[in-house]
Amino acid sequence: MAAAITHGNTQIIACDAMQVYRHMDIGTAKPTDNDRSRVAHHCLDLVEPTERFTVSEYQSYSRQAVRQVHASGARALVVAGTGLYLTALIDDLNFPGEWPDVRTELEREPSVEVLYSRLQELDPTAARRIEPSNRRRIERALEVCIGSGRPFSETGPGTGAYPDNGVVQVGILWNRETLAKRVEERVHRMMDNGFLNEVRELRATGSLSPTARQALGYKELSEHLDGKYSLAEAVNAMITHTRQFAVRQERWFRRDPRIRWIHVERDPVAEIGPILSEYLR
RNA sequence: GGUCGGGUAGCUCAGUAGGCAGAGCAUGCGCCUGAAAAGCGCAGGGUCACCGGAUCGACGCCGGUCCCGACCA
Repeated sequence: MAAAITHGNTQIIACDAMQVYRHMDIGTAKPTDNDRSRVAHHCLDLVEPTERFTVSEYQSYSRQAVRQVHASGARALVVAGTGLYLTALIDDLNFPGEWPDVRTELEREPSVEVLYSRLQELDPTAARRIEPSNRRRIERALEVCIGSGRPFSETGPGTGAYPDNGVVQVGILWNRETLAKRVEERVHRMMDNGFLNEVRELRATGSLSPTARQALGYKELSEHLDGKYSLAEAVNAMITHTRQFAVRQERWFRRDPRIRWIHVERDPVAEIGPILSEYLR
């Protein structure tokens, strides 16, 4: 927000797998109406929490948003968020398609070993890149091999390719101790702002999509409402899981050599501002 | 004061007819093409409460001390 305001003529593209869901506001720390009236935001509130939404949809929504911003003569500032979604937006990630019937059949197979040896036959290259215990990725690779009749590994270079794309990428890094403290404070703030109530209302409107259901905090508080554990336990779990996620985000982005890192000590706005100005000149 | 149970990794706990210890979680690191706030892998970490004894050898056996819990008085 501060960067967008300082620079002027800048619009924000949210790159966040959970902020795309309407009514999930407090727990996703979604920009408020006030924020949005000060700086135009895109890619927020795209679907109902009960609807299925994937990277692929995000790719088309976000690319269109960027085109729109550029067409209006403004600068697009993408704020991430979700590593895979950012890759889908700024790099050439092409999704090979979906074959639900094949998927269903694969899900029926009880043994990962069987699935893995099948992948070794159909696509040895993909098999080498995927760990034999990672059922999720094995299933998807097989789905594509069987469905398309072509090896999954021929889809493209994947998320590990970092071509020049003209995007200026800036990463914000906190030391772990401060990060942990900020996560904890943020979780408590969300609770004070009525997070539990938001989850209650969400549950009342219907069953959430598989993705929305797993959102940090929503999951833990929902389990608390099911009586699985106390509120204090749910909040503690939320803190731990959020901290782990923040570190996982850091690890995802750390690999990208195109990112310029800013180590923040205390005041993000004051410390990031000047450096950003230099990069965005 | 007595009896019984317990004191093992940061946390919760396994364990060994005596041969220098393990799991889950946490932590660190890595992977990642349609669930990605998801999914998966690897690693570090312990004078086994303390002191003494018998034994080639003790976390394990014997004696004592200290702490925690339950019950009894």
